[in-house]
Amino acid sequence: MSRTDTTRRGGRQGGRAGIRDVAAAAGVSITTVSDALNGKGRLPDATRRHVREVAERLGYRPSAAARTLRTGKSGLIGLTVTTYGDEPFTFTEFAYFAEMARAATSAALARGYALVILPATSQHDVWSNVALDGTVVVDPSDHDPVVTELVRQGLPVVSDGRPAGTLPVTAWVDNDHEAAVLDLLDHMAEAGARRIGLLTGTTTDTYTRLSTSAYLRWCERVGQDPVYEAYPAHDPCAGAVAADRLLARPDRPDAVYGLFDPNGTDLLAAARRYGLRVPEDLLLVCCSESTVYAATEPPITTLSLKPRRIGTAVVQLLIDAIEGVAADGPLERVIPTELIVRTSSQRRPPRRTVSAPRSPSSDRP
Amino acid sequence: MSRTDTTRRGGRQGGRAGIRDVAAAAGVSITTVSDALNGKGRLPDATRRHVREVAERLGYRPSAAARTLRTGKSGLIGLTVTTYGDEPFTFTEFAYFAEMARAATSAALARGYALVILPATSQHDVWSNVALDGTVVVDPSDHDPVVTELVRQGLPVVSDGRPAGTLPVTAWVDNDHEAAVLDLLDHMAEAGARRIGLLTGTTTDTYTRLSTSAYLRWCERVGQDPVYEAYPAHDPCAGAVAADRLLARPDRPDAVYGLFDPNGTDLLAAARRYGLRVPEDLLLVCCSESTVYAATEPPITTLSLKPRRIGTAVVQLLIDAIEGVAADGPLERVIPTELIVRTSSQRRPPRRTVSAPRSPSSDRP
DNA sequence: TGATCATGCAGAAACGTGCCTGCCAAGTGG
DNA sequence: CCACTTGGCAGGCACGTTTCTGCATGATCA
Repeated sequence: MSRTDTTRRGGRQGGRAGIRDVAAAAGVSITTVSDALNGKGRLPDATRRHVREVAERLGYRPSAAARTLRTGKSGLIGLTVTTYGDEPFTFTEFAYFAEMARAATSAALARGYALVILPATSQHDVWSNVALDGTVVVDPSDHDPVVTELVRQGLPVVSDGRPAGTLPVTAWVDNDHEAAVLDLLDHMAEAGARRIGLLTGTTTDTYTRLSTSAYLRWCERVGQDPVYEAYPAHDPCAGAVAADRLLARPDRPDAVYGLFDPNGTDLLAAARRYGLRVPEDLLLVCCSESTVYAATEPPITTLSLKPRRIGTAVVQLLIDAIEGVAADGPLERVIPTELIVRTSSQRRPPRRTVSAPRSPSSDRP
Repeated sequence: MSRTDTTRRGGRQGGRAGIRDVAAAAGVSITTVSDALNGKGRLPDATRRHVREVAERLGYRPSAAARTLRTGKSGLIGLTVTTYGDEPFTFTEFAYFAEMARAATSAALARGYALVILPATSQHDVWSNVALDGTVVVDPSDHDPVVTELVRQGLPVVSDGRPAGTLPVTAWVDNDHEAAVLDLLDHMAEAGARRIGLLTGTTTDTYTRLSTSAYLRWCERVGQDPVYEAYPAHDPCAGAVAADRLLARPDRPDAVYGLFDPNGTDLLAAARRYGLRVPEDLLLVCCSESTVYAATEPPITTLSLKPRRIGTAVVQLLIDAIEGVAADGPLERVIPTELIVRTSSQRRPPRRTVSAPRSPSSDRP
């Protein structure tokens, strides 16, 4: 009946049925099939149901590539992670990144998008082989070539971590790292710390930079000499060595804040080697999302950056930008941090609890 | 010169230059541009260079959607994770999954592919909106609807974890969980364990099932009554409760193996509550990829499933299947596990070491 | 009763590539 | 001198959708 010759493919070629096959089987035109399946056009419910039934029977799945080509929307969001070293990107903040990626994936899926993991290296081969609607960039560096390339293509880019310099991102989400560090140092000072040390990184990313400068400013304000060790945070061994070095100094601190996730166990192990009791001789806080610090001996106070809230916020902002939703708020969103106070930062343990040692993660975004 | 009218789009429309614009600017045909950029056809180097230069100048990026539509290859690999509960998929083996995904991403990128994170729920909306060349399925359940749907579409599917029942996967990679558990229990018995307990899960996935049955068989072989507690592994609190319950039993074990990552710290905390010394009163082993167990007090023996090797192997097998490379080996690959023996499973600590407490991860794939 | 309009659907033009076919010129052996 | 190969490139079809346009048909209304 229709002039379109289906004889060429004879129903199906590569094993999959196309929209033409559905149209032929249902006795309608291609347009009607498309409209019926996408809920558009003006069709009576009878036709709509009939077409859907035939499509289901044939196992019809629309070609994502063709749809993307036609509509210009792929439903894919890039998740860019910075690569340290050469081949495998190491997430220094392992638990942080995993939680953040998990929340971002969830939020994207809830709105019909999927996440594609991509490296921050400007490998054109990979980047140009995937059609993206937008990209999430984690902790972009100054003048990131990937970001500038993406915005040049007109793609929205939302970053986790405020962009350094004049990086032209669409929006960003971040914690107030400086306020968090200042607050945390005050907390340790209130608990009796006289000289607070810092375990920091040698990298120049925003998180490390802001946290370190906040520490230095705090030291200046209270009149304490800074006591810190910096190490390449992507090296899993260097952290333990740096922790040991920090406690071996002649001007040994009586309290330490560690910027990275493994610092807590490393500092605890180093303290044991030097016979220091926690928290009696040494107060300990580290920035971590890991739940193991609730069950260590003693439990260690941690600063949570709320990666789940960050991940969802980043994706929401990005999809809003993709779909052209008027951003009903500022394009910068600051997520509050949370200091989870445990025994390691209190000179007098507040209360003996016999409840389950690990608290349920209660920050549902 | 060419009959193709570029006047319609006038160079560029959506901001991006197409292959037509490059052809017009270079004074050649579309075919020549395509051949020059893809290294095909028979073109003199002069033309090839010229076309590439013009393309570079115009900032030309080929449309991934059009290429996918034409070639049928998208360069995208799905990474399917099982979803527990409702919305966010929790990775019980958090570190395991993160490491495995990291290695898989790396291996895929090295061969020009990117990974798309997808949920195991058969949400047709998401799955049909992305063009995949193949899929990695982590720990598929019996008669997984997603897997059967995928193979019905003719897509290669490689699973992490041997498929249960008659699940028709293209290939799979797994550890020999039964051998690992038997080996590990022998190790504890040699260290002096008289009654070994097990902390296991209530889920029916292959890992839990095989490990538990191996434990039961071992108990039968050596004539010990099984002592185990099972809990829903996706609940972060239930593990601590189950660990406590296991050590509160009247037939309290003098050695425990925990199947899941957090079991180590949970068991350690429970042991402290009951005044049990590790390893003098209680031997401890758990399955984990986390490096924190090297720095706990005492360091805890862990069973590593080598997620990095598994992740790379899975991706290699999948891409081989996608590209039609003749599988030069069996389509089942068994990755050996590694028992990292530390203080918690040795009645007599072997040697006092003062080196850095965390060992460098030495399993480069 | 003829003009207007909503309804139900079909035709066909894109979207931007890849690649098959084919034309023209220059060299080449018989 | 001619058939024949070979290099160098252009035309045009196809991939499978979405969607704009438009043609019928019956209903409504002045």
